[in-house]
Amino acid sequence: MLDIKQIRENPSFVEERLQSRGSYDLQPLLTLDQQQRELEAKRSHLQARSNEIGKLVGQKIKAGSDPQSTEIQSLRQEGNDLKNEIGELEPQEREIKSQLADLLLTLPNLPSESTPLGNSEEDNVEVRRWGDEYIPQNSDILPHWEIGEHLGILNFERSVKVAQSRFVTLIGSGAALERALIQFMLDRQIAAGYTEVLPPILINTQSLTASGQLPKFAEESFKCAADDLWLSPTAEVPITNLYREEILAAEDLPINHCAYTPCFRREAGSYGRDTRGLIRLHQFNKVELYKLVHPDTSEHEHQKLVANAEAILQELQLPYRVIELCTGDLGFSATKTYDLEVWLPSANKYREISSCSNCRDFQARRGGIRFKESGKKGTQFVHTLNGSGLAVGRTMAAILENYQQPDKTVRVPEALQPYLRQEVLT
RNA sequence: GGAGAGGUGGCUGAGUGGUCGAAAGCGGCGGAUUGCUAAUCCGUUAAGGAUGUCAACAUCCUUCGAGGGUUCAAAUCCCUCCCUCUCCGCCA
Repeated sequence: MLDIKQIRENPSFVEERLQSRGSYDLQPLLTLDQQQRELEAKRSHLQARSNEIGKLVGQKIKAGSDPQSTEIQSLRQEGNDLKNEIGELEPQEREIKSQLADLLLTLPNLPSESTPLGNSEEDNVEVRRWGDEYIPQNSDILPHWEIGEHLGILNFERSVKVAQSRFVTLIGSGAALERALIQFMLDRQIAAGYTEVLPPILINTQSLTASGQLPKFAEESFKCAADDLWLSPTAEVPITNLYREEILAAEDLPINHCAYTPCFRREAGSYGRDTRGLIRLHQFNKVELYKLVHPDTSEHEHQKLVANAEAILQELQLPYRVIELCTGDLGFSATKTYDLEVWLPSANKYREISSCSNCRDFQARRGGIRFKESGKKGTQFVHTLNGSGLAVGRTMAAILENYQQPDKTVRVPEALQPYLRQEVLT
């Protein structure tokens, strides 16, 4: 959520930054804000007098005045009149406030000053590459779903019976490989200073609103109809909300968490895309990195988080590149985002495997996550950062392709061998 | 699902109609003191919003789970809802 004060005081700046992501008109919001403050001034003035009367009556009665005296009676009358007046203003004010809040919740975050301008993913900027991608000759590399099915470790067809399309069942070494990847990623990130959490993955509406998935993107998440609960689309949601409405001590920052969780996405509107394989499923596993930091350090912590995610790809020896998203391609809550894209030889393409964002105070403001510096007055909002470290299914896809051998076996990356106790998948 | 208890400031926890934004303790901050490694004493310390020639500040409003009601006046009384805890039942 953006700061209404910032919008009020600097509307042209905010609008200009928002225009870089799409089309936004702040005027309705400014009008409502103006009305709201006028109403509030009026109401609180009446309220002050009403409070005064309340005290006065109490004092007089305590001092021995007759409650039935005309003096007291007329004060009571005035109190009643004020109550009626206030009673008329209150609903108006409440209505405007809720309209204001609704509008504010639909505005995305402002892109950072350093985010490249652009309209779509075409305008994203490549920052760096790592590793040597293998350019396939004569389509000799099988796509990961084919090699996976050949090895008997992935099954899509039967998963349709159990659930729907876009689900997978991992079998034998496939299941073991998934677990090995999760354990490997967690071990590395814990060593890098992140504290593991294993949060609930059924999430209430308030939590999804705080992290920015709601109200705008309701159709992206699965909802449990009988309850106010949704299936978590990413661990970013529960982790953010672990600290909702809290005032943290500045000394406790930064808070670094990693989490393995299953993630659930409806993938509405992507019906034709990535229909095969592990790339776009309704349910997938992810190890998430998450930081709550002091605003002064968020830029630096963002770079560290990206490096922590990259370290996994490097240790797995998977070629990748780092892309900085342009303003038009930025997610709703993000102010600056780096995507890590892993090389998928069968597709002859890089595919997103991690997305690392700095949300600054956007989520913190929605969720009321503040911190206090001891000795200083007041509180500030923390900055929140998140990134995948990594998407596990896509990592498996990358391994099945990049480590594929001509005899249709797949080598196990060295870093995983201690976890799998297997050198080759056959 | 049945029965009961409860939701108060950073934390613990008092407070059943008026000067209560709220005792006390802990913690934090500032200071004093003491040679015994930390203790003692004093002071101070909620958040959000509006307004003011808003930086330090001042004034006002809101907030004791949420919403409504009674009253001149509600943390306190009434109603509805939500949540937490304990016991029983069921169950991984």
